[in-house]
Amino acid sequence: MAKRPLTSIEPELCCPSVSAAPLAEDEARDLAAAFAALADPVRVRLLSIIASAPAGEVCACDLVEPVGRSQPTVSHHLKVLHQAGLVEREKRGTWVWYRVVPERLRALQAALAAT
Amino acid sequence: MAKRPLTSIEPELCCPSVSAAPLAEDEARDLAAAFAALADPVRVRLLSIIASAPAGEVCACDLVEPVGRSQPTVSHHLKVLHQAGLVEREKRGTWVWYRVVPERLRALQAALAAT
DNA sequence: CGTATAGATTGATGACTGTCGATACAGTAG
DNA sequence: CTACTGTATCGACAGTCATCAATCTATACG
Repeated sequence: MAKRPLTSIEPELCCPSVSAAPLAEDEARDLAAAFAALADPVRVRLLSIIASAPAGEVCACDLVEPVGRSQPTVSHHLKVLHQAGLVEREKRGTWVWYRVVPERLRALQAALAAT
Repeated sequence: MAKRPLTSIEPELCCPSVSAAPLAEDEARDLAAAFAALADPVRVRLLSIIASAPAGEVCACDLVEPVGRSQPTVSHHLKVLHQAGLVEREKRGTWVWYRVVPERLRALQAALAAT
């Protein structure tokens, strides 16, 4: 792995923003993929339910009923959120628990920084 | 139009966040629609080019070549961004100029607020 | 008027996506 | 081991979307 100086020469290295400079093609692709994970109402609600849970995590079994979709559909959406890095899963016994990944949300927030 | 008290009883009335409380179905739908506008690499690049323009606005004629798509395709994507409220258009003579809508970006940023 | 150019719209097409029923795959309980 | 339950995967279907060529509209200029 090549070492990188990480000087202030590249100010937006850590978190690209739409307004700092025109995004490169691959940066735009990555960002679009992340936003695509949020482009479905069911996934937004799932993320919202998980993010607002007092315990910081929610059992998958408690996510089916609130969104009014079948269990396979909810499982599919959770997979999309997970692959986008927005939530992490932990299997404990029979159940699977989901937590949000705050850093990932903050990265997307930073990308939307306006001027 | 019904008058609303706007007391602090409804803390997230102005800008719903995914982590404040589970989002209602229509809130989630609106948010998902906004993010869907950002779910395409071409649109992310277009927004980025417009947002980072020194003059604050960009002629549509200068948006076709950078993203490497046909003129109708670029026009289509600009329409999507416009309908999502992310950019505004102004026709001046033959040309059309696009600007970002910072408040809209900030609203989406707020929605991603983690805890 | 006629011509040229910028931009939007239309129509077609191939690819992707949300949904669900059926099924497979863990774990747990007996 | 068997039965049961929570979760993920599979297969199919319908709806949506990105893309381009062709066309249309509007403005500018002789």
